[in-house]
Amino acid sequence: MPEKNHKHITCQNCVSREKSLFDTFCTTDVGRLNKIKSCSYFKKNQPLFIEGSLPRGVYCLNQGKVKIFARGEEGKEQIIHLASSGEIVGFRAMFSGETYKVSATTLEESNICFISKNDFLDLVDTNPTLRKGIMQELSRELAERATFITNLAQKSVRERLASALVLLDDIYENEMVNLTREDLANFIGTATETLIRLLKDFKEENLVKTHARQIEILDRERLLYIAGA
Amino acid sequence: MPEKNHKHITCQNCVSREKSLFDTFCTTDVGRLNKIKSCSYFKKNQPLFIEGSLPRGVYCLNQGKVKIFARGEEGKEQIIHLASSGEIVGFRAMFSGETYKVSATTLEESNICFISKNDFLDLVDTNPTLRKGIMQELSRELAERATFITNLAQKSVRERLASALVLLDDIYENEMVNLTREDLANFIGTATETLIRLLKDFKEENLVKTHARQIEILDRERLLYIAGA
DNA sequence: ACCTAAACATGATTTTTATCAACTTATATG
DNA sequence: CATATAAGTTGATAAAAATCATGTTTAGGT
Repeated sequence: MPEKNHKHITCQNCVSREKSLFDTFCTTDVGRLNKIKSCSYFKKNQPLFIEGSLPRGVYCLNQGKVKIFARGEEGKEQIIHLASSGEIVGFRAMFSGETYKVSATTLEESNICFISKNDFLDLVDTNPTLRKGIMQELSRELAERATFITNLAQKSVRERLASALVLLDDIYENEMVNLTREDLANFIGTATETLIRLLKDFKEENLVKTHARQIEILDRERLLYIAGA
Repeated sequence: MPEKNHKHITCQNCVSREKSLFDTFCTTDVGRLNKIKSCSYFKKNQPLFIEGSLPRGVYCLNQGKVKIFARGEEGKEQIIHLASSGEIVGFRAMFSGETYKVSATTLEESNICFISKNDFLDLVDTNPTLRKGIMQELSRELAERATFITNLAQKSVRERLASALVLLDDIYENEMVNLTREDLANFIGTATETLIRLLKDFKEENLVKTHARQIEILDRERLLYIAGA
């Protein structure tokens, strides 16, 4: 959690960078990165970009979480991905020259750095390792989405919820899962009421415990088992 | 449809190449491509590669159609993508160094060229335009899959079927749609019986007409409307 | 600390979709 | 061209999940 707004981040000693696609940068490239990036503080539920708009650059998550979502015909959100510290968000639209096909909004207070489109594309053009990292990342995500599609098509809501909770347990590391019931429902692709009822079942089965909005994962192993079945 | 097995294709005058990622190749690169590629004839339902195996190269579809699918826990196929002439299949796993996360199988008799991993990666390394094309294509597919996920999560089977039929109408161009009911069900994410019943409804509404296995699209406009709702 | 809007929860009911079983029709191969 | 086998079809039924209505709790702004 940021101490104050607009905290300044130095790429040279940014722990998030070490988990990111910029992890292999040499000293000069890190310096270059540090000069072209700008830091901003985002409060909770603040949009980074919106479906339909033109990309201006990429966002590097120093601290915080972001949901990536699309909207269906009736405006209902479908969460496609949850991004956390170290992830670079919004670079997919950078290569197509088209508008964003998804939106990104913070889920909590966040410190996020911005790199303009031109600066980022320069970086990619001159750094073959970064380029390879990006291609690898794009491919990895494509595979990840194939699994997402398969789960959505073939698993029950109960199985999908168990699977999502395990994933959220990873994303939230030591903290408790802190998503609204609606976001969670929009992630696993179900109605909010259905999600609440299943969460209640999970509570009764001692798989999770809720502290108001927060969800504590009690039995990760069994959740994994339920997800797998 | 190929006249005979193992038809030889010359990249220089390959119409499929002109629709592919290789469309911007200069004369020397096309010559180079022609030398490194090998042509093969694939019969119907022949696998190109299987989930879990290591990628050996990429497949360039000269003539024919291929389904890309993942398998769920119980082995049920989920079709992720349908590829047709001009598409290059299998290059996503090429960058990750990992095994295939999906499988690819022909849906009809096909002429397909193969380019080995090393040759393909050389090509990508030395041709910046191809590289950009690939990054663009990866990003485009990522956006496409976000829509796939949203439709699966939010639309009814009826809506998804209508949507799929329009897409298939594009893929099959002048021909009739020729997929098994099971494949179609595995594409829209439903049970075969449910699909058959809905297809019957569509027949009664004069939206489609079936000739045994083949599906003729009669009212594309209304299908689009149903898909949208 | 209060207050209001948003988020959460639960019950009743309907709709959608899956499953199981049995039967028919097509298609590919000897 | 026969025929076995795979694909397609139908009906009955069950299960899963959505929807609607309504009440309760919680969190964020002043």
